[in-house]
Amino acid sequence: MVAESWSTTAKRCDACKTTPSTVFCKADMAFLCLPCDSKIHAANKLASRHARVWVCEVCEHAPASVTCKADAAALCVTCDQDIHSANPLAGRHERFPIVPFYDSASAESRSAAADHEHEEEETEEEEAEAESWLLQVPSNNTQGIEYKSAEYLFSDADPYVEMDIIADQKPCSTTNIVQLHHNHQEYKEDCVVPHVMNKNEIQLQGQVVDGYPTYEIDFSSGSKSFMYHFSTQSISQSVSSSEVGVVPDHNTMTDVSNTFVKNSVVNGLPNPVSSSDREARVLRYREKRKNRKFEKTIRYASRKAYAETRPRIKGRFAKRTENDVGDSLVASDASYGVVPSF
DNA sequence: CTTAAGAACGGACCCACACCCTACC
DNA sequence: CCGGTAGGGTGTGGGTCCGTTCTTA
Repeated sequence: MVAESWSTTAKRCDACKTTPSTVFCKADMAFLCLPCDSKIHAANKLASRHARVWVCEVCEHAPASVTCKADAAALCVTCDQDIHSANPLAGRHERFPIVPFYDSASAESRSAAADHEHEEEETEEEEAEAESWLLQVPSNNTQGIEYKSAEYLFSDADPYVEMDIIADQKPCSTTNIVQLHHNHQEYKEDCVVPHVMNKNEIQLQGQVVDGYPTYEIDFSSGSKSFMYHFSTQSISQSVSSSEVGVVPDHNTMTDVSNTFVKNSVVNGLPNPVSSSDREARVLRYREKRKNRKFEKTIRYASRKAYAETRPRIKGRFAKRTENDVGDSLVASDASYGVVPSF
């Protein structure tokens, strides 16, 4: 059931309307396939400066916000939360914020990109330019609006931006307010958060730690809170409640994450995501992961070196014998001063 | 078409110990 | 505030176990 919707549910390119989209252009607020992206963003210098990000490889309906190194996957906030909250182990996957690219997507891309490129005929430069200008005008379609909040939340404008999203329990049409605090400036925009927020308070804070931009998303719901912390160097996850190490339940984290981006605004109406949707997302993710190369991240090369030289019994580490101890000293000397390999 | 048995697959777990990180003096 | 020390926690890889999925009869 889920597998059937695998490719057919991928979001169509906003330009050609036929090919599944693979990139999202923030400036145009448009989902594009690789050929259209190449055409449109190579049309003129202005268009070539549009920052683009990959579309989430799981739901294929939202801009990716993080890259999971362990899974080699670009994921949107919603899928990231769903997948990496599935179990404590997944929660420890190292993830990095998506870095927008400005070159042609096909140049950036994964191997599959080339195939699509060959299929596409080169078109007139004027036509592409016209298409580009058309897309620069924010369309009235729901997608454009739908991800407007996501663009704010993950704006690459300034790592020092602090954003507080405060929502009460009233419907979107009343008093939900987004406040952006930046250098004493304050921006307010109505109706960004749908009413399904249910008194959750979301904070996105950016700061620089050790030279790396660092972001924190704080999902607080009543007595429970979920702190999501990541930087461009590394990522850590902490759950500041009694549920440490326990899969967050659907009502707390998943609802918040779904609300966070995907359901930000859909025609001004909430779009609640059921547990079946969450399950489907995870299944789709696992299916795609099968086709990827699993790359294990080694944080400490020295530990790896020791592990490889360590005696084993049926795959398990065993106590060293006296001879092994001697070898260990040699190995220790050899690896002296090894710097952790991040 | 349905069912059951076997095969294949994948993820979790275990082990020892050097190193990292924090608290303390 | 800085340096040294102690102690607990973490990460590392290969084999094995076991549950799930797939294949075949």
